[in-house]
Amino acid sequence: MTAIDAIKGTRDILPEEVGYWQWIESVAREILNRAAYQEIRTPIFEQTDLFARGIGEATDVVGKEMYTFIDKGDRSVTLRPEGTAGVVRAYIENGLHVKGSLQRLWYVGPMFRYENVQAGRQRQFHQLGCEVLGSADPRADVEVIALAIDILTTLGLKDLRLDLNSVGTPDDRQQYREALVNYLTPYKEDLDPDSKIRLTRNPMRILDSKNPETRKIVQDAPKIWDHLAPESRKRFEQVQQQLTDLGIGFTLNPCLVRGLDYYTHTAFEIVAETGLGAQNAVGGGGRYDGLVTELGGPETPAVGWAMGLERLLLLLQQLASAPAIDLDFYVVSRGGKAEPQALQLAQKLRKQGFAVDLDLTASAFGKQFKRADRSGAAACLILGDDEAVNGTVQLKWLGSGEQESMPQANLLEKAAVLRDRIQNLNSKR
RNA sequence: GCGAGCGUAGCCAAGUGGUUAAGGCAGCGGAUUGUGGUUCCGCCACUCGGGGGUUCGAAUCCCCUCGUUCGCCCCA
Repeated sequence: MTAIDAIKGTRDILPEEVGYWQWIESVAREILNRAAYQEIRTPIFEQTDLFARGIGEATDVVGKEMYTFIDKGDRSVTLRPEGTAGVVRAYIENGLHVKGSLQRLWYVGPMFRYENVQAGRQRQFHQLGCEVLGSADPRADVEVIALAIDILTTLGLKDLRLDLNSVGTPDDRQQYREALVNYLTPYKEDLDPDSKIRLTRNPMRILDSKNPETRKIVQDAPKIWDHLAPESRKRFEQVQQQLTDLGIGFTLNPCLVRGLDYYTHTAFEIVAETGLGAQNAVGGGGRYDGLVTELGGPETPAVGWAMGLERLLLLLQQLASAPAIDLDFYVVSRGGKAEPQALQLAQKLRKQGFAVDLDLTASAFGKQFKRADRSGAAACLILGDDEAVNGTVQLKWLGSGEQESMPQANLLEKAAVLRDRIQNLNSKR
């Protein structure tokens, strides 16, 4: 039989790595819960139309990156390429807008895009995201950004840059688009091929081109800031002021254009200065006041972001080793009477909150000790048939080699003392 | 979708046309049948991602294919 491999662009998260994931999730959960955000879990696949409408037919995500298939009921379904559309669908469908004037939500889970794989990019990847639905207040934009920064700094990440821009209202953009096209048209022949096409399709995308020639031209292009209506401009200034008041540094980046159609006003991206490859954005988001109506809901201003967890992980792995659970006891046993007792003892200790590994091999004691040693446990519990008959157990501290015999019942009664001693040992490590 | 590099054991690898495919780590067994960390010994690839071809002979050369890595596009 030939072995079957995981699908291209997917990978296993193995036990040695899973500690990072649990760490990221627990930090995010705590910070978001503390800010009164509630977790929401939506389906991993949805009607294809949801994404086509929500994200925009013209975008690459919809146009060429969706995992779409026809199910047995002849429905076109798509594995979600991002989280916001599903959250907004759930918000409308479940009438969350009438349950409270404002919803603060967060989510974490796998997303799917049919793309070619490279550093920090897979076909199944994971995003953590949060959304505030029902507030147009600039403070919502700032709150959301501040929480993203909190999560990242709590995880110990440094050298991150917050890029900030405003893409205004659809009207603002309309005006700006004209100005931009007017500026770029004379340079048409000097633009890279992709940007040439964008000139008619989606001129703002030319702003974030990586092509050096194009960048040079773009440098002197008109800035959207000069085409924002007074209201939009005021809003943008408020966001900047409030970020500053919170001590959050940012870089104004007039070329930051989000890929998805529904964004309005605030757009931001959190970029890793070092440590990632070409795909260096760890998170991005912004305001999307138009999306809820686009998906058939009532007019609802909203703002949110998403972070790519694989990218976060790449950065974390360069900084720190994965947090692991310290093992308290390794139980060694041999003999017909002792082996079942060892299992019982292990279970009793686990119920008292100890982390206990039970050696299942029944091999020579010497071998079991070798494994006990490697397990990193603070202490080893030894049960042979002598102990089994007497109802005793040997407790051996693996660091010092100190060993004592005691009735099994005593061991359980001394739980508090043992816990202190183990904690003491672990803190010295 | 496009471009380039790379696929030898669970991991890291040597080998670049000629008899049995180095070595290290990990694992397993033994020296040590109830006491670990050291040491020593043994075992662990009929086969080099897969398929086809060239050749007396292929891990090694050629073609295709799959995977992987990095990049383009785009995005988290």
